[in-house]
Amino acid sequence: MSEMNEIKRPYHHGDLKRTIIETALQMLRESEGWQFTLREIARRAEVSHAAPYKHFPDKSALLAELALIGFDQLRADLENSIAPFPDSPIKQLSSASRAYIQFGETNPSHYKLMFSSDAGVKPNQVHLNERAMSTLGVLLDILRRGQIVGAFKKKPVEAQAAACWAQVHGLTLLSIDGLLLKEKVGENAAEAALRTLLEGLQQ
Amino acid sequence: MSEMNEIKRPYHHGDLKRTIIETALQMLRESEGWQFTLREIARRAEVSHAAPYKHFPDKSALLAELALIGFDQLRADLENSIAPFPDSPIKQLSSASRAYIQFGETNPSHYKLMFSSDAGVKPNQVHLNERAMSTLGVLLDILRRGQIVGAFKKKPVEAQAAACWAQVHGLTLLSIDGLLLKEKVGENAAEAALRTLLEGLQQ
DNA sequence: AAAACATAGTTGACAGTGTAAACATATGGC
DNA sequence: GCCATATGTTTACACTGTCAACTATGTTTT
Repeated sequence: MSEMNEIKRPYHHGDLKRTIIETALQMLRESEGWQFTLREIARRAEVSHAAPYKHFPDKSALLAELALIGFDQLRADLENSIAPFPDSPIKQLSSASRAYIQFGETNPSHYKLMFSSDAGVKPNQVHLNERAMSTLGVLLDILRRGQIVGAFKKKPVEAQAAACWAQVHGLTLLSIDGLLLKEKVGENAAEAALRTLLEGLQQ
Repeated sequence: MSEMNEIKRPYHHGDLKRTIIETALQMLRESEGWQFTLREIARRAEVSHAAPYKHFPDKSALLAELALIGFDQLRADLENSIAPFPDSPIKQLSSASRAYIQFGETNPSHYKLMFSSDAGVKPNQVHLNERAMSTLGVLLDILRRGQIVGAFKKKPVEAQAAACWAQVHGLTLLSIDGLLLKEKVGENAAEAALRTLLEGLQQ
């Protein structure tokens, strides 16, 4: 009688790993930080609380995977943002900066997680950093071509990249933490800050 | 017999609150993040596991207090760093920047905690932000006097402050997370990045 | 000084967590 | 068809934050 109403889920979920990741991403969006529990994820996936351990050795492994996904998304966002301006490194730089900050503001927990080697994420930090570094690649390209075209000062691009990255990283985090208040820092602080940096880069 | 060897600690610890804070600061130094447990703190203080609750309503309250202490220390460091250069805003700015980054590198977990509104710290966020903001005051003073003396461009100081803060905040965190690698970003990336920003500020 | 109260400790309990081990079921290659 | 393997489940453990009930000490009031 009753078993007619019940949808008989098969013993095997079929795509648990993806489901776990998507659920985790969802929970990252829902609340601040990454205090979500593996057991809650399992509950939402309607699976026993230990099932996730067949796909991730421990919670920090899942967090690391989420971080990697974040870096991939961020790089994609950056590349999309610069595509419309193939001939203007300056426009590319400011467009990418805006896209970067927006990514952080749209996915605050995720962004913070990406840079949290502590708070639970320790494994394959090297690998993770490599992927993070590839984000830097987008920036380096812009600066290199900017120097060739004569838009930027001819100084070591790596140093310029560090300056740019630090600037957007800092702005993003300050914004996420609600520290760029109008009263304290003026209207549109991020834009103004980026302009200031740009003036230091341009020749 | 045996009680002769035992030092009879009084029932009341006498200074538990301070001890808790100091132990927590110690544990913040010892390991990454703030996953230390209240119970471990109680153990080290040789006190029962619930005793800390007589001084802090919950763990996040303790974390908030630690964050406040961090901001006080940071501001003190900054003020000390600029004292030797009363007549050179430019020297002040670069000295303060160095001091700021050094604070973060010396106390990585503590620094990250200060900016972690998530991860457990939610209460009196307003109050916390106010204290954070007062750090910004040091920066604003430097920039204001720099403009008067003619060292910096005459633009809204708030925007300049945002640029500077974002820059050092970003550099500090990138450095803490080990992302300012020589191979990727050149020798002494932080110094170079600061110079770049300074060139955008100077007239 | 005695009594009453407030403060700062202790003990014991609870629900919830991450994680491990032992067991169960489905699936794909022989 | 059969078995190894991958993927689930159950059970169990040590530990956590937090609460409630209790107790010792210090302080204030009478």
